[in-house]
Amino acid sequence: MAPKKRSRAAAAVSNKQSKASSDAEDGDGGRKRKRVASGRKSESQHSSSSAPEKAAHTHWLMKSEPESRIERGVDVKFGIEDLKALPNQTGCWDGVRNYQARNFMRDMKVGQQAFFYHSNCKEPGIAGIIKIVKEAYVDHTQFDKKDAHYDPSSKPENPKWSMVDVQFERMTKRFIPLTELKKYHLKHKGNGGALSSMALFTRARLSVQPLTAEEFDFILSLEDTDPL
DNA sequence: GCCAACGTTGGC
DNA sequence: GCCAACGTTGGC
Repeated sequence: MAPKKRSRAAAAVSNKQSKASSDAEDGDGGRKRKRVASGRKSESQHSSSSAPEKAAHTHWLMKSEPESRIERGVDVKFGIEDLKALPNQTGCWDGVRNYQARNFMRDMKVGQQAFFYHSNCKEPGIAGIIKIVKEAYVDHTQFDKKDAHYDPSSKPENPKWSMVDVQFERMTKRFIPLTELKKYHLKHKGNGGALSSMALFTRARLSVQPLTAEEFDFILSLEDTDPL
C-alpha cells in the first residue's frame, strides 16, 4: 500500500494509463477525508518571496520508484529510464502529496539540477541528474479519479498540489547507492563533512528535498571514486 | 513482508 | 489546540 511514489512523473502531457477505475471518491474519501488546510502552516506558508532570509535552495533530490507497484489499481513505476523514454526526455513530476515536498517544488527555478533518486526498490540510490524545465503549476492528477494520487479533497477552484516539469540531463557515471551515501553520512556526522546533515537521512520520507551546493558537489565527486 | 518513523486526521 | 489512532513511506 503505500504508495510511495508520490513523486512519479507522468508523461509530460500524454498520459499513460488509465485503467483501473473504480472508486476513488469514496474509497479514498473514507480514509482521507477532509482537509481544510488545517491550521498548520503548510498550506499557505510558502511565504516565499518577500521573506528576505532563507537562503534559496539551489539543488534538489527527487525520489521516484523504478519498480512496478500497483497503487489504487495503477502502476506507479517511474524510474529514470521512464523519464528518458518520454518525448524530449521531459516529464511532469506529478503525484507529490506532502506539503513540505510540494513547497520545495514551488521553490524550484528553471535550470536548477536535481538528483533522480530510486526509492522502494532492490537497489535504492541516485541514478542520474535531471533539471527543472518548468516551474511549479497545478498538478492535474489531483482531480483525476483514475489516478493513483487522486485527491478528492482538492477542488479546482483551489488546487492543493503542484508539480514541476523535469528533463533528463544524464545518468551519473556510476549508480550511487543509498548504502554508500549512508556510510559517508555517518562518517561526516563525526567530522563535520559534507553529508553530515543531508536531508535524505535527517528527514525521513521526504520525497522532494533540497541539497546544499556542498552536498550536491560532494555527491558528484563520488562519481569518480571507487564505491565505498 | 516487517516495521520504524513520521505526517495527517479528527474527536474531544 | 492536544494527541491517540491511523495511514504512508521506504529501507531492510
